[in-house]
Amino acid sequence: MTFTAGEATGRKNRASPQSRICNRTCEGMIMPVRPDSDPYYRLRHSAAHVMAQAVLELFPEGKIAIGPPIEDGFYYDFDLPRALTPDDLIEIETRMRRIIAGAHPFVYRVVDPGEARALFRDQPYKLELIDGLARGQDEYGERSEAGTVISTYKHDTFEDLCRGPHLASTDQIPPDGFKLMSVAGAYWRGDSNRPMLQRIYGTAWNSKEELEQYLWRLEEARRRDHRVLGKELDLFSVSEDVGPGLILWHPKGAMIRVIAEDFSRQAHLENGYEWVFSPHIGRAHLWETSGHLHFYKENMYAAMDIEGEEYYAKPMNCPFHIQIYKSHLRSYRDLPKRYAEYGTVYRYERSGVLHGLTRVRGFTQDDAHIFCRADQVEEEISRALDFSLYVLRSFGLSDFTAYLSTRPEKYVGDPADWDMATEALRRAIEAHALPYEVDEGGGAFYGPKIDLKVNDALGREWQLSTIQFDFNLPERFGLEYIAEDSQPRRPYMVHRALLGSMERFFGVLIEHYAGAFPLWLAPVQAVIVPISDEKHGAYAAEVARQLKEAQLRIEVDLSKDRMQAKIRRAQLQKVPYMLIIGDREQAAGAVAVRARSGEDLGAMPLAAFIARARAEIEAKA
RNA sequence: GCCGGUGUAGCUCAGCUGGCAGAGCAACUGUCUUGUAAACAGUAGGUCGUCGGUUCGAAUCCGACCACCGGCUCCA
Repeated sequence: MTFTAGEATGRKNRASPQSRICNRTCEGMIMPVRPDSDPYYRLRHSAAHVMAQAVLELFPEGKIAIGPPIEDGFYYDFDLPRALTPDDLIEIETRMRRIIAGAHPFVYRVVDPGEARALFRDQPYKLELIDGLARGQDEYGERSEAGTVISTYKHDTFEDLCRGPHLASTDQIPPDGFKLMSVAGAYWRGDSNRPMLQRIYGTAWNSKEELEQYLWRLEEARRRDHRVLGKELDLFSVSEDVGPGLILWHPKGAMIRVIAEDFSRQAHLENGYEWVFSPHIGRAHLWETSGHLHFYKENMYAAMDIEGEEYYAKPMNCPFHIQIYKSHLRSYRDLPKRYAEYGTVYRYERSGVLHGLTRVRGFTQDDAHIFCRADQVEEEISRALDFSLYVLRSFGLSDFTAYLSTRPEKYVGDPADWDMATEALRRAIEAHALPYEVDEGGGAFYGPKIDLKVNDALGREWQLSTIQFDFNLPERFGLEYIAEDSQPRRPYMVHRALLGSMERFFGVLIEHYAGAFPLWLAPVQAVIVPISDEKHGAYAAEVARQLKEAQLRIEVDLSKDRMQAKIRRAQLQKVPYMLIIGDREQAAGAVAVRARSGEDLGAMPLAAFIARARAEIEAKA
């Protein structure tokens, strides 16, 4: 029941075995790295040390926390007397270059705990780390395999508690290969009850060229930012008057959604699902029965009073689908039941976490609940996964990783059921030859699950699909079917969402395609460009009529601008085709076709263009 | 929610230490009727996020709030 569909996922927060995930892995700042798996480890770790020295030069009374390498760079956390400014970063960079030029060797030594405490007597965070090390914890306060050797690395005047490894000396850091990127707040040890430190993020590469390439990649990601493209292409907006995290779909964005929903709706019908609808609110009693008012209340909005009765906006759809199941006595012959709905749910998200379309307060899941018998579980899981891959591939997403989450310490249900379900999930993943990771103990208390994440065109990972067992709700709602032996049995229940939420999926699609949607999804498939609005306007209108008749989505640019301006406008709107009409085309009953790629496909009869477009739409290319 | 930053025309952004609010694009009007990514000229457009304060005077300084951006935390 926890479709985290409207939620962000994607980035391992740190080297914890329990992959903690949130969105924007993408920007890639936080992925932890290990010395053995990352060729940049020494460089970035060393850059972090050099930065710490530079910061301490600037703030001799500053306190230092931790400073690991991360994907694409490094950071270091500081406790400083004042907030850092962008100018400070420039100053720190300058000092770093000076330290680098000094060619100071990184010197390793092992110290005993007493020595370490003396060395870092003015550094309370380091003292806490030393205490942790003495108890066999790593720098994040988690259990470590690495024994309790306490060591330091020293270069120039700066000595840091550190297990390394490092470069041989500071001048191995290319002075034009690194850059300090930003300052951000970060809680000491990631604990919101502990002090907020200042974290400086930096990036470091083996050469200026590599750095520039990385910066270009960032620029490219920014260019694809769905929030930017959403505005430029007039796809959606968020209105301050409506409220943050609540999405307004503009006609062009809504067009894409309608196409996606229609496609998916048809596919569901072909795959044995039945469509249902359910309301947006339900009585408090329902949510008490489901347990949401106990375990999910923090994410639910306050109750509304209707004639003295409390109602809640739904954070999930499951209780409603369960009511549909319960509206009849069910026979074993009726199963499986597969109820699907584009269900709009509302979840409270704290203001600081909202992000474009990917983390919102109201969203629509392509939700479904499958009720089945034990002997159907295997088949249903396999079908659900198969279906999910089919749908995602149809949208041009083809690079997947599966995450299997198994039984946590606190759980409900029969361990035998858990084992059976978990194995069914595992077999489904393996049958589809998907790369996968197992998150041992990472399942929800009510059942194991598969999360399917996709890598987009920029290699960024997004969680979309989820397939989850639920051993809790059937129990709470007393779901039954009558088995062959005339006895009531409890059905198995599976939640699943394929695209996740329409909002998030749309955000991912926008970024994946950089706004240049394939023809079948493009809200405007072609713009007709008459060279002269006066001379060719009438023919343009006729062409438009015929294209609309052929079910194509087109616009006519009847502005008084020159053709070049019209083309430019269509290009910027990423319209797949521009159909140029001048004297020659008008005489021949043709259109001159320019593709979004800039390619001039030349003049062709209108019918030829229609045939070409239809084939392309059919292929979802 | 927490730390830091930002908020000026529909969009992108200038506006130095307080002294009559600006540009480009878009829009509108006119001229041009055009051959594959921006014709030319003109017109109009603002409660400078909101509320309060300091000041003779606030876009500018101060405070609170709202929203957004980058992170952190959270996302059973």
